[in-house]
Order: sequence, then structure tokens, then C-alpha cells
Amino acid sequence: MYAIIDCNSFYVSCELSFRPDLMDSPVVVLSNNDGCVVSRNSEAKRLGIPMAAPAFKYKKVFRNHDVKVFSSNYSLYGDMSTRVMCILENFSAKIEIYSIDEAFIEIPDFITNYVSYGKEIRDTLHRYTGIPTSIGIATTKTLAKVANNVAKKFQHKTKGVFFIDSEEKRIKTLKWTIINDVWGIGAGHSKKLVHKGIKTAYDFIQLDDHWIKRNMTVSELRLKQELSGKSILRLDDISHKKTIATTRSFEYTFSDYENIKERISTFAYSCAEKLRKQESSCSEIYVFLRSNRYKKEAVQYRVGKLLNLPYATDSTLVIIDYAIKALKAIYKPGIDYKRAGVILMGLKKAGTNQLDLFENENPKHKPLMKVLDRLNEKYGAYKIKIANQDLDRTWKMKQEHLSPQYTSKLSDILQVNCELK
DNA sequence: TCTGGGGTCCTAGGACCC
DNA sequence: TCTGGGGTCCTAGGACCC
Repeated sequence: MYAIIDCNSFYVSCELSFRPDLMDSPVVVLSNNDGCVVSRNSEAKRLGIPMAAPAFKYKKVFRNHDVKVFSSNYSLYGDMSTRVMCILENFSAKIEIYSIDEAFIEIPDFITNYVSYGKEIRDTLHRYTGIPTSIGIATTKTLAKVANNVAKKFQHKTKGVFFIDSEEKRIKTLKWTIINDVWGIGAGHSKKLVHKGIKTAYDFIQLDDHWIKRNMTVSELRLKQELSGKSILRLDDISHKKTIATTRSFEYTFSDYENIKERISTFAYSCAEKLRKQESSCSEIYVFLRSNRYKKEAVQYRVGKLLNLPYATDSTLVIIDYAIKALKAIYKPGIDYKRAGVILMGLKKAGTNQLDLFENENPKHKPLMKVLDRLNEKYGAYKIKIANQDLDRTWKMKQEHLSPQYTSKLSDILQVNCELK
């Protein structure tokens, strides 16, 4: 038996956890650079603010309805997520952290009443973190996801927990679930399916296996089996990522090589740090550049370059070196660049890589990186940089509505004033 | 003026090997 | 007249997820 625990409007809920005074106001959280709306509470949804709405187009709505706007505060959300996951680990030893705000668990054998087990998880999470959740329970991961939607849509009736406990309920739920709400069916496929008359999850499982395989892929075939009650997907171990990326859009476009080179160095630096954190090394680096896709009249340019490294590495110095080599191969002057990124691939557990007969990493890098990480951890991120990075910190993200780091910075801890009578 | 970021999995086709 | 069969690896791109 699987359960999926999904935090409701996670980023907004994190903010509200420390601002209960805003509980009844419409609240939104914006993406990096205060670009798009990425989280909304129900009051904000009710105002018709869609997911991914560009903030500049909704300024009027924000003002007219006194919407509380927050910039992304990833230190806060990351820390709150860790707390949620730690609490969940008390409820089951078998857990898959699926994203920053959801986790699958396998329900232990000794549990007999699944609904009250779900409610206990939900209450505990709420009491310890202030984060509201929805929980779906079923015999397969995909059905648990479907159940989760029911729990979310009928919050009052279900009290946030929905359990598919019979064949009857499974069929009824699948008939209620519209096709593009199914986990794994996106906009592309659902358009094709609706065209064919497939409107619900129930319609989908009536489809012929061969048709699905021919017109989609094995993933969708698995989906059909999972929805039919046959458990195919197991809990995944996703503690080690297979790719690590740092990519950004810039507030303004620019064209000069020196600026781009600095950005690529910094992205590579950040990737290398994440790489060492999960104790991996990489053997491939992908660097890409993009012009502004929304500016139709500007010259459009999108390129990427993948470089194979001569040896697997986790050294910031080597990674930056190759990232710049890749950049040199794709940089073209005269283009207005809006977005760039570095992606590390070919990840392996550090220390398990095959050594090269002729070319290997400078043995001094290992201890150097250790010191680098330790200093940055102790004195704050980016205290130690590589010389080709932006040493004056001129690159700042637009974050006009940033909340404090309530849970991860001592000086930002809330003060509570008590008056003793 | 202004439009996010970080992931996974699958398939097709080309190049190459014996 | 007639030109095999069975692989691997790499890359690009699509579809999807949160």
C-alpha cells in the first residue's frame, strides 16, 4: 500500500507559517527575478491568477486586491521541506522524496486503519510545521496520485485524506478524473486523447495496449497497468541525481563575452558544489546560451555544447575550465543573450571512476576543494570564489519581496514579545 | 522594462563494431 | 537476379513532472 503526501501550495504555506496574520489574504510567491507566479493560495486562485502568470502583467490585480507578494526564499522552503521529510520518516522507513513538496511512502505492514494513519500524518505535519497537506492512499503509486487529487479537491469532505479501498471506489474515482489530471499525461498527449474521445482516466484504461505502445511509449503503457490496479512502479532511490544544473535568465540581455564568461564560471562553480555535496563526480559538461524567446523581432539564437572530460572530476577548477572551453565553441558576438546554463552529466559516485593512463586530475585539487567547501559553509556562501567570477557581486537577482530566513539564519529568528501580568 | 528552474525517462537515427 | 545479422554507443529532441 502506497501513500503520497503532498504539501498544499507549498511555498505560500511556508511563508504563511510565519505570517499567520496573512492567512485570509490572497498570497503569491514569485519565481527567480520576481518573474512568474509559482505558488498561490486559494484566495489568490480565486482572483483568477493562473499558475506561471508573469508578475508584470498582474501588477494591477495585485494592487487592486491587496495581494501579498513574496519573492522566492529557497533557504526557507528547502529547510521546511527537510523538516517535513524528517517527520515523514518517523511514519515509514520506506520513503521516496519525489520533489521539494511531496513524498511517497510504503505503508508499514502493521498498520490496519489506513485512513486514521493518514490523518495522523497530516495532523502531525501541521502541528510541527504549520504546513497543510493532502494525502492519497492506494495499492499503486499512480492510483495514490489519483486519490491525492480527490483529497485536494474535496478538502472538507475528505479532511485531506482519501483512500481507494475497493474496486468500486477505484472505478468511480477513475471516471471522475479527467485525462489531463492523470500523473504522466501532459498537455500534448491529453490533446490527442481527447480528440480520440478519451476524456477520463477510466476511458484511458479501456484503450488497447498495442495502440498505447504504438502512439505513445512504454511509460504510458505502465500507466495503464498502474491505473488498472497492477503495481509496476516501486519507490525510487533518488538520493543521487543523474544530472546537476545551474541555469538562469538574466534581468536584461547582454552580448559581451566577458560577462557571459563570468556567468558561466559562476554557474559551473555552483554545479561543482552541488556535485560534491552528493559525493559524485561528473564526466560530461553541457553549456548552453539562449536569446530572448519572447522578443520576436530580435535575432533568435539557441546553442549548446556537450564536452566529454578526459577523466571524471568534482573539482571546481577543472569544471570551470571545461565549461569555458564549451562556451568558446558556441559564443557568437552580436547576440542579445537572455539565458544561460551549465549542466553536469555522466555522474558517478566519487572515487569509483576509471583512472586515465596519461591524464588525471591534479591531486592537489581534492584537499583544496575540501577547504573551499568548509570555508564557504562556515563563513557564508560564495565567500571564496574563483578569480574569473564576479568579485564585486554585481549580479544580483531581483528579489523585492524577500521574507526573512526564519529557520536557517540566527539573526532572522522571530522575536516574540510576552507581557507578563 | 518585465515572461523560472531543475529534474526524469523514452525514442529514433546515425555511426560504428564484429 | 541475388549483398546478413546482431549488437553498442552517442546525440538530439520530445514529453512529462514539480
